[in-house]
Amino acid sequence: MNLEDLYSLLFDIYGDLKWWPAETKEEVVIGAILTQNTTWRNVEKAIDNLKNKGICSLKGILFSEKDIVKEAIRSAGFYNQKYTYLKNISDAIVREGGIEILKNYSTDDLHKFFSSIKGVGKETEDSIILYVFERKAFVDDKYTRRIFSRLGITNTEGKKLPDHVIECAEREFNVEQLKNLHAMIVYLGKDICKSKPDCNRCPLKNDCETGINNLLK
DNA sequence: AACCAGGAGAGAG
DNA sequence: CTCTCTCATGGT
Repeated sequence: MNLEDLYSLLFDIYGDLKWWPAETKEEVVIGAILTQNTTWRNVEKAIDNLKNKGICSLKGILFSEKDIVKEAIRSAGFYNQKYTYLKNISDAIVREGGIEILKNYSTDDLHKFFSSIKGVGKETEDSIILYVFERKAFVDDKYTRRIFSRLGITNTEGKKLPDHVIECAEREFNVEQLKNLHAMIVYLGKDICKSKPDCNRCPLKNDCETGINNLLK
């Protein structure tokens, strides 16, 4: 089995999940910050609060009272930090001319731009580049590491994936596949791969235990 | 009632 | 460069 086989295996289970769930690109940016180490359920409440106040946008974040925004995003946890992070990224994007202007940037320049913002780490950066700007990026999150490790693809649970794995994925898949791959991995992670493996409930069943060899060669 | 969630940054070694 | 700690709410 290789990466493509893993993709079709997951696709048979989940299909096209149509990620990232959001009404606008700015909402994706906001959600990407809010979901840091937080369940999407709690992020949804925060985004609904922002929408109800009519401030679920970069300028909405920038030009609203601090306490109003903090109260709205409280359910997503770490709200003091995340408020600062949201202001940082909103300010940076708006000052650059907005998302439409950034679409003209090369993928490398987008990486440089976002990685320089305090509050935007590797995963958030890649998520935004993939889902907002629709450029190739492999999102290496906790679920990916756990599942790849459990499948025998890597033995790096808790650590970031090796560069050659990420390069392989970005070479073999197009943007739409990379979008759905990350979505499916998150779904699989939510379904079964919590703290302990439960291969009876896992949709991958035996493929998980037997491991995947010669994945990258 | 401990444990963890679609992380990131600061600080220490 | 790689650990470790902190940030904080809400569901199981």
